[in-house]
Amino acid sequence: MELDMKKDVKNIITAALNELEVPVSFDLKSVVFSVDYTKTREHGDVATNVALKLSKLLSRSPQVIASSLLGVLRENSLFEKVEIKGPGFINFFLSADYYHGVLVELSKNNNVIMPNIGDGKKILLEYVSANPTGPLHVGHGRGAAYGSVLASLYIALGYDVVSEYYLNDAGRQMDILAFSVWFRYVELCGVGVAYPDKCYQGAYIIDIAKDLYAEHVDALYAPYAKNMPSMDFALNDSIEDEDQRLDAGIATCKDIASVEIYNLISRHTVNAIRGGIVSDLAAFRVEYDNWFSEKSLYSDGVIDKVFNSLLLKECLYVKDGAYWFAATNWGDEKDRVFKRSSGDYTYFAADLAYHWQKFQHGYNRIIDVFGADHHGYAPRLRAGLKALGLDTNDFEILLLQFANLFRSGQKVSMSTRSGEFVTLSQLYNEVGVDATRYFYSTCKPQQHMDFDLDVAKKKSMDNPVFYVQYAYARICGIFSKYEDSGFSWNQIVGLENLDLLSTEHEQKIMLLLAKYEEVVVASADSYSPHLLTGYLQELASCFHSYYNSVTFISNETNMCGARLLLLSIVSKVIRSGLSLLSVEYPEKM
RNA sequence: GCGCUUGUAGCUCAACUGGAUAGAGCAUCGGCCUUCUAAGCCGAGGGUUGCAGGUUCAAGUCCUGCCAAGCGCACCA
Repeated sequence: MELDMKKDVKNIITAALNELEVPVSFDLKSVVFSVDYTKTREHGDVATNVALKLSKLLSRSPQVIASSLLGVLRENSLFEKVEIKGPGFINFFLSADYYHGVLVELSKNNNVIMPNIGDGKKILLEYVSANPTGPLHVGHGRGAAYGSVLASLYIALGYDVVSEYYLNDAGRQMDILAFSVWFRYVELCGVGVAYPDKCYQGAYIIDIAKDLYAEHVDALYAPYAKNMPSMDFALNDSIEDEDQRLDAGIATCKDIASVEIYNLISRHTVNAIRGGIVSDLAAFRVEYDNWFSEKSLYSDGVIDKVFNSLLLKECLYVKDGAYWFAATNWGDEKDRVFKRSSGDYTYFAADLAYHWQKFQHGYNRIIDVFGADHHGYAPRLRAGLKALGLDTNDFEILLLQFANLFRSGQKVSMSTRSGEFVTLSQLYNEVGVDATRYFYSTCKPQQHMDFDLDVAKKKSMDNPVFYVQYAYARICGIFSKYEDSGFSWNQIVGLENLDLLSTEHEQKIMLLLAKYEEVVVASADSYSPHLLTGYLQELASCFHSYYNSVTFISNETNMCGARLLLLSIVSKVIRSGLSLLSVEYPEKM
């Protein structure tokens, strides 16, 4: 069964609208109105604005319209009370039977069973996809947490989800990376060098070079050592432009050391960094189904295929010796180079080919999670896909704003090239995986967020994950205490005494439990995991208040049974929510 | 200069996508452990939702114009 209180009420209202006297030409089905949860219990459990929306259309006052609906609505046994309040809202108080039905439903299984909305529809979800030029840093962590939670949500709702990481293992950055490692390696072989500014500065480059040295000693240097007494060529002052100087250095390196050795170093480097990324993500509870190599797009001829296809469709033109894609014809603001005058494809070409390839596998929805720094890239990608004749309606590009890291009130830089960054693994090793994941998830994706390391490390209530986990642990504690007292927990007594649940806390908890499935669905539909964290905090808060207001374990068998049943469901829902976030739910804290 | 995102309590963030009295946590102040976990509870203070207009029964939310922050505007990736 799908628990959706708002939908239930909305259906009843829609049926009730037939009671209104309206002109024949008037189409009641076209009326847009909402059913919302109220902010205070005074306004009932849910309220609708239908009378307000109809007011102008029927030129009748909202009060009059609401009054004419009231009779039918009150007849429905779902409601204990229906009232008109304020400017014309209709407020609904749901009956105890409704809530008891929710509890019965949720008590049926050991875990919360989500409605099967996806029904096996296939989703391809790509996220993080950071360049393999260094370890993941704190900026990537947000994408990792966000994407992996989205994946969990969709899986829980019955979708067939494939998670994918696009590995940019081709192009100039890879050359610079290999060159950097080669430099450090030669350094280990005893050649004094001045390390180029434009090379990757991080200490991890030295570590990779050390691995190489441990494996090969100086075998990757000795063959050409006598031809190259100094590394100064790479700092050749006669070339003014830094990038040109770097490219000249790389070319010289390939020339002197041989392409074979260069490729060996390059392969080793990418493997080492990818391995680090994989294990960092795994420890952060992020797993992928696919690691898609950009290089494979070249070797498999996918880019050539897309190039030819665009050529055939006359979407490309030649200017200054390069092939340009006429992106402006498809909604982008500029035309884009597809194939350089040098004959090399651009990054865009590879990425378009990558996405074209995604569309060949029959996914019902294709989702990309982009960092906000790539937002300008979305229009050209869409343009390219449209030009290729693909339907982009089910292609979603989600933008995730940056997370700024603060330490001691100072913003911490996050440039991979400079080597000055806090890695994701450092972060979760300091703060904890649970707290890090949860903290990322509390913020809506388009919000620029500040992540204060000092605050997070305190493991205080600044990070509400403990608050939610504590609620769970407390409930577990109650049950173990109950068992220790010689009782044996059985939900039948509770199910027979649901009428005894009547306090304000109990009422509010039942309402929250009834909302849970809707919250999960809304989190997935609107790509907003923060709705789930917000919900869990509210539920935990309500439980903690409840906990302080009554004693659960008592000799009043019936009351005790009813309350423990309620708690068992609360803990079931918290466990479900935390596991969707891939956050642990310890039974003791 | 143009585009995207954001601006809400001292700080970090919500506000169910236009609803009724804008909510949490942290920080500050005052209470609550002889009883199931005090990582908790109860209470207090704290707001012209960046500014100015507009749209309507109703605006933090929508439209316009300013102001401020982040990001983007390559034959880089």
